[in-house]
Amino acid sequence: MSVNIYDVAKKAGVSVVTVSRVINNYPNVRDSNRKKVLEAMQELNYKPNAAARTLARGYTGMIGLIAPSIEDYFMSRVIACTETVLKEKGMFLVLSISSGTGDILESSCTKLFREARVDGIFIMSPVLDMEYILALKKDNFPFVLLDQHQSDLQVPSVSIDNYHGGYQATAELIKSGARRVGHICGSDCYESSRQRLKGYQKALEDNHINAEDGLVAKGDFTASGGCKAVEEWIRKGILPEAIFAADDNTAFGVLEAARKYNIAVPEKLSVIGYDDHPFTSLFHPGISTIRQPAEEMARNGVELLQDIIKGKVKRITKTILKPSVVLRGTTS
Amino acid sequence: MSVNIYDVAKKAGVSVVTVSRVINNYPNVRDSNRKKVLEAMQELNYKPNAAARTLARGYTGMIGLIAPSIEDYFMSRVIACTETVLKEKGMFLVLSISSGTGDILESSCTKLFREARVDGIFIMSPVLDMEYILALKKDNFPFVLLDQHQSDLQVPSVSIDNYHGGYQATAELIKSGARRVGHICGSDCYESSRQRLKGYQKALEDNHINAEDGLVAKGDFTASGGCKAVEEWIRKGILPEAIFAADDNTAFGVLEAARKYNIAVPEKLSVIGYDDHPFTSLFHPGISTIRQPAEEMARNGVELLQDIIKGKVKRITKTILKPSVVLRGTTS
DNA sequence: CTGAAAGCGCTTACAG
DNA sequence: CTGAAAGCGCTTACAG
Repeated sequence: MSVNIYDVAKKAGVSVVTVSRVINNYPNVRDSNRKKVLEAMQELNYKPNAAARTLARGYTGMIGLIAPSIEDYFMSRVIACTETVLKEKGMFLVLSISSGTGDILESSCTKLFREARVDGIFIMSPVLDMEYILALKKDNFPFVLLDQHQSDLQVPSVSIDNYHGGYQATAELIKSGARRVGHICGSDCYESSRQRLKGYQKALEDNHINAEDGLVAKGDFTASGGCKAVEEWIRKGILPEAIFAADDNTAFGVLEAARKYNIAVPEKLSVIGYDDHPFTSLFHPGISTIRQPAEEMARNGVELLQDIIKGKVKRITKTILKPSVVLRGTTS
Repeated sequence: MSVNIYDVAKKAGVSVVTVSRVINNYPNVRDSNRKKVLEAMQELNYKPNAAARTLARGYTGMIGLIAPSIEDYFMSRVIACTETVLKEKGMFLVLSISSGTGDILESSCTKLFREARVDGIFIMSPVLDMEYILALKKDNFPFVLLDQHQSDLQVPSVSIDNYHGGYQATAELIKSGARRVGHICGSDCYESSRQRLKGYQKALEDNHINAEDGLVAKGDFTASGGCKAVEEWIRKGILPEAIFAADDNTAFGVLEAARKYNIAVPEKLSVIGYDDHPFTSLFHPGISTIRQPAEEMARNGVELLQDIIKGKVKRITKTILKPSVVLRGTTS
């Protein structure tokens, strides 16, 4: 194969132990020897073999991340941030894309951690199968749930308060005068979708608005989903005065439908989305939305996972970050 | 640590060699022994350790992919497809996000391949530094350029014909009657941007249209870039009759600007984008665009890289796939 | 069909 | 400050 630690040792005239010490930056090496080793490494273009180190040390320096998709704006931001933070710490990201359905999630995770390919994993894919999480926990394998949490299970997670976000979004619509406020949900396999819906409902309740039949529509985090929901409302003659869309894609669909049917926004229809997608600020009118602290979630997640890996976690933590409202033109 | 091959061997009453044979599905194992081993593995919940296998076999089963961003629709599609194909083959994807600037690209690659963390890498980040590629080549490390190629260097690549795409997009605008056709470029660090521009220029030429001063605007693959370019043209009073936007984000910005300034599309302004982003079909009018075969590129790329890794590549191949035109409402 | 032995390339006590 | 030895968990000829 290529050059190994013995080649370096020979060239430098020291033992491999000394070379190893230099590689790992240990202080207890005579300066002259360190210099010789460094030179030998340089000349031979030597790099320590990761597999050998992994085998000897017991950890890989790689972290797995299981996400349902990377084509979603928010997901990709979180993944990109996670990668950045890991890179800062000299670690690598192994990406596995997998829906959250039991089997698929499990097979992804399994190979990743059972074969000890990574030191820990982030799970962004919706966990539908509690047993699986329990198995991970039982096996004592380091993991952190990202963008979701389990309120009934003692598992570590970092997520963003979707209940609060849904509440704020809805409250904003109500504040601008709407009483008939609709909600187009996200895919309901996600906890975030369910929480946003709950926040919406609570905001109505707190403002003494009775939930009107039919004003909660199914959606799927796509523009076409948002568009269809609006057309359905129009067809039924129950289009609300304001719509809280589960994400910006959905909001985008709502606005396109509004254009198609010549419904003035925000005069006749207020809209608020979720995610603060770059498009939202460019649209006319600009789309009001809820911004999620993706970077913060990623950074917190990495810190937490690292602590768990190092075994220095006193007790399970569930961090829940706050989203913020970004007001633009679609809410008057 | 956890259970290893010796534990299994002991439990099954055979040697580790036999266990190894069973793990690797070799045929030369007595059925009764295979059964015993399988049972022991099951009971002990044994999984072979990836680092040990890597060290012994000399390959990792992991592939690196270096991309400039995962927040771009096309890039994320390619990455997702690559991951899918790799997973089908039992391999893992190590993702590194890095701009293509020499140093950063190099440090990403270096760690990934020098430390033998992966068996090969895909490079999607624009290669600006030829020397680096040459070094990779010299070191005989398996790699494939994705979504770019080097015409003057003998390096393997799989890309999509951006020259052709740019040509087709422009020809389509001309066919619909426009003579004054503008182009808003993509970020010029990408070869794709440069090729699309060239295709645009060639299409003008073939249709005997003189390139008018100022009708090629800088862009950056963002909606706001597209919007700004249009506003600039309007301010100068030279808004073209048709615009080839370097991607759908840019086209989106163009259309928003058109709305803002009340310019009828496609009556007064035809627009064509690039990528076939999901939004394009929803927009009113639907955005005409160029669709790129991302899946095919990913699949071809993986096949090629695998062949290179296995050493069964006779000679360097540069595959160039064809994009296709998707006509919707923004080109009359 | 089966197994003893060597080897993959490091790190980690341990002794000096 | 330095190094001999053992060990991390597999696979691969080789011999039987």
